[in-house]
Amino acid sequence: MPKLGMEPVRKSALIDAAIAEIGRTGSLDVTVSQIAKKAGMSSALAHHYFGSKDQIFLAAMRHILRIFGAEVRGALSMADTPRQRLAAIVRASFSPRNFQPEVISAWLNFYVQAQTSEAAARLLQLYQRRLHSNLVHDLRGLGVATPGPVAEGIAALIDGVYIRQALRGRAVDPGAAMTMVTRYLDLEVGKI
Amino acid sequence: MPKLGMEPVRKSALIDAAIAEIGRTGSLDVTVSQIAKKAGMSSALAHHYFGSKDQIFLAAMRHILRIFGAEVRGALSMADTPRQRLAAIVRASFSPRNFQPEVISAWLNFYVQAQTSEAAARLLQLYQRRLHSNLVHDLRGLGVATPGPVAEGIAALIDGVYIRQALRGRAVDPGAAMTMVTRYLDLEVGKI
Amino acid sequence: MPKLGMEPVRKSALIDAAIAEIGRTGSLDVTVSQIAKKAGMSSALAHHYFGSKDQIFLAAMRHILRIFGAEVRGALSMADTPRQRLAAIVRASFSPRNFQPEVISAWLNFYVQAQTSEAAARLLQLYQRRLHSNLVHDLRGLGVATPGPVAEGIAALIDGVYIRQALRGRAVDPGAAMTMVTRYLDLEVGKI
Amino acid sequence: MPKLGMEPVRKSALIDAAIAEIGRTGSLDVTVSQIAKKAGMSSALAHHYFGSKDQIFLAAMRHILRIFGAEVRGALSMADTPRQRLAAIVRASFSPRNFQPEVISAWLNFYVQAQTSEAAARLLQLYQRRLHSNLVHDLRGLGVATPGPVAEGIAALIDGVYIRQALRGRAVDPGAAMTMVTRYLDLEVGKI
DNA sequence: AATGAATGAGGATTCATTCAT
DNA sequence: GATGAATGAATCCTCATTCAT
Repeated sequence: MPKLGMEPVRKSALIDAAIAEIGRTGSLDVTVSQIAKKAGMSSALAHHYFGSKDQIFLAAMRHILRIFGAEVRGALSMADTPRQRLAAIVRASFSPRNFQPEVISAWLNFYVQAQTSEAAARLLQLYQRRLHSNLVHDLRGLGVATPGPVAEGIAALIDGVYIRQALRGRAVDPGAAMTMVTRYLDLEVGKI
Repeated sequence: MPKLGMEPVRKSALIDAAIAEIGRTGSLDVTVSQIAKKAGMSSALAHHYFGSKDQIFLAAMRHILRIFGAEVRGALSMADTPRQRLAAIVRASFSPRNFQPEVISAWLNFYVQAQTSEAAARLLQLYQRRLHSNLVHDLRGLGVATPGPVAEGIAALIDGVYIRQALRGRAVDPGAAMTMVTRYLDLEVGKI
Repeated sequence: MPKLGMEPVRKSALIDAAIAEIGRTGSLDVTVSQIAKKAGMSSALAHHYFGSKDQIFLAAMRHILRIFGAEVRGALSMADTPRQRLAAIVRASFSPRNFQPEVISAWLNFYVQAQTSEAAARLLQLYQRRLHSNLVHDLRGLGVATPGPVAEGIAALIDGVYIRQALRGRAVDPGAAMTMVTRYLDLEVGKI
Repeated sequence: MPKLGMEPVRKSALIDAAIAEIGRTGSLDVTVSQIAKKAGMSSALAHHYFGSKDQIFLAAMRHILRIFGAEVRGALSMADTPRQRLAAIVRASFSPRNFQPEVISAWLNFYVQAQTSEAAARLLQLYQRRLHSNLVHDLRGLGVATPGPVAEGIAALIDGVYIRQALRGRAVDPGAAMTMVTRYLDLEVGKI
C-alpha cells in the first residue's frame, strides 16, 4: 500500500535501524539487508533512498551528531553563567538520549569510519570544533588562563569515558560518567 | 628449501604485518591476503600458522598489549616514589613505540573488535585492570582519598587522548598528549 | 492535468529517447529509467505504454526501419531508370537522417538484438528482404545476369560500411561511404 | 585435485567458454558464472585469473584476433604473387576456424563492445589497420591506382558478409561468402 | 494519465578457508 | 614447511516490473 511522501519516513527508519544494528553488533560489518530488514523494507529500497551503504552510515552519523548538537543547545539555553554552561555541555554529553549502549557503540564505530572516509572525518571534526569552541568560550569567561588545552582535556576525557563505556558490557552508568568529567572540570575551574 | 624453526619468525612477521595493515588502512577490513603479502608469504601459510583471521588479530592485540606492558614495567623499574611511578605510567603510555599513528589506529580498531570478539574483550579488560590496579596502588600511596575514581579518570583521559589522536591526520604530538594527562594528574595529586 | 491523446506523443518521445540513449552509450545496456528520463517521464509510464523494455527496443527498431523505408521510397519515386533507382537506394542508405552516429550505433545494436530476439530478427529480415527484392528488380532491369548475388554483395557492402562507421569515433563521412558503394555498383553494372 | 601450472589451462578454458557462450546466446549479456560453469570451474576462480568480466571479454577478443592473424599469416606464407596474397587474405577471413557461427556472433558482439570499451576499440582498430595495410600493399603491387579506397571496400565487404551471416540463423556457407568477396576483388583488379 | 513506492531476482566481485602437492 | 588452486558464501548494488493512488 504505497503512500506518498514516504521518503523522509523511510530514510528516518533506515537511519534508526542503522544505528541500532551498528550498536547491536558493535561493528560496521552490518549489511544493508540487515539494516533494511530492521527498518521493515527491502534492501533495494534502502539503496533507492540512500544510493549506497556509505551514505546510510553517513546519514546515521549526521543524525547522531545532530541530536547531540540539539541536546547541547537545549542545555545551554537554560544556563546563565559560564560555569553553568560548562556543566550543561557535560550534562548533555551524558544525557540519556546520547549515552545509551547502542549510540555509544555507533559513536565508537564512527570514529573508526572517520579513518577511512573523508566525509565521516569532516563530520566528526565539525562536531569536535564546535564543542571545542563552546568549551573555550566559557572557560575564558571563567578566567581560565589556558582555555585551549583545558578544553582539549575535557573533550578527551569525554571521549575516553565514552570509549570505555563501549567496552563495559551493557550496563551504562551515566551518573558515574558525568561525575568523572565534572570532577575534572571542578579541578580546573573550581567548584561552582 | 623450507627452514626449521620458522614458526616464530613467520608468526612475528604476520603480527607486525597485521598491525601495519590495520594501521595503514585505519580499519579492520584488511584481508588475510594483504597481511600475508606484506609479511612475505602466502595467505595459506598465514592460516596454517594462526588457524583463522580472528586469531591473527588476537595475536596482534596481544602483541601490542605485551609491548605496552613491557614499556610500563620498564618505566616503573626506574621509579622510586609513587609520584614517579605514576609519571612513569603516563610516560610509557605515550612512548614513541606506542604512540605512533599506526599503533594508535590499530589500538582504536581493537577497541572495536572487542565489541564483537569475546576474546578480544577479555584481553583489553585484562590490560585495563592491570593499569587500573597500578594506578590505584600509587594513588593510594600518595594519600589520595578516592583512588578508584581518580584512576578511572586518568585511564579514561589516556584513552581519550589516544582516540582523538587517531582522528588528527598523521601528525602525532606525544609531548602535548603527555602534558594533557600530566596536567590532570597534577591537579589530582599535586605537583611532584 | 493529464491530457488526452497523449499516447502517440509519449510513445514517440520514448522511441526517440531509446534511439538516442542506445546511440549515446553505444550499447543495449540502457535502462528503462534512462530512456524514460530522457523522454521526460517516469519509467512506470514507459512500461504503461510499451509493456516491457523489449517492446520499447522493438518499437525503436521499427521506427528506424520505417524511416529508412520511407527514405528509400521517396528516392525511388524520383528515379526513372533502373540505374537511377539503384543509385537512389544507395543514396537513401546514406542520407543524413540515417547515416548519423547515433542511428548507426543503434542500428548495430539492433543487429545484436536480432540474435536474441525472434521479433527483432524478423523485423530485420523483413527489411533485408525488401531491400534485396528492390535491388534484384533493378539489377535485372539492367540486364545483370546474376542479380541475386550482386544484390547480396551490395547489401553486404552497405552493412559493412555502416558497421565500420560505428567504430570510427564520431566523424561520419556519408560522402565517402556512398562513394564506396557506388564504386562497387559501377563495377558491376557499368557507369550510368 | 589441484595441480600446478593451471593458470594457462584455466585461462584458455575460460576464453573458449566465453566465446562459446557469447556465440551461443548471441549477446554480451553473459554472466561470469555461465562462462565459468561452461569452463568447468567456479566463477570465483574466473575472477581470480582474470580480475574482471571485462578482462575475460578482452582476452577472448584478443584470442579471436590472434587466431585470425595467424590464419592470415599462414595463408600469406604460401602465396607468391600479390594476386595470390589478396586471395589468401580473403580465404583466411572465411576459413572454417574463423567463419563459424559462434565466432561470427562473438565478433559482432565485440564490435559492439568496442563502442563502450576503449581497450576493445584499440584491439579492433589494430586488427583493422593491419588488414588494411596488407591489402593496400598487395593492391599497389597489382598496379591499382587507388589502393586505399579499394582496400576499404574489401574490408567493408568482408565485415558486411560477416554481420549478415550473424543474422542468417545457424547455417553458415563459407563458400558463398568467399565468392562474394572474391567477385568484388576480381572486378577491381581483374581475374587472376 | 501519471508517478512514487516497492521489491524480487540476479550479477559482479571479494574473501576466508581448505586441500593436494 | 609452503603454496597455488579452488570454492561457497556473502554482499553491494542494479533494474525491470508492478501497484496503489
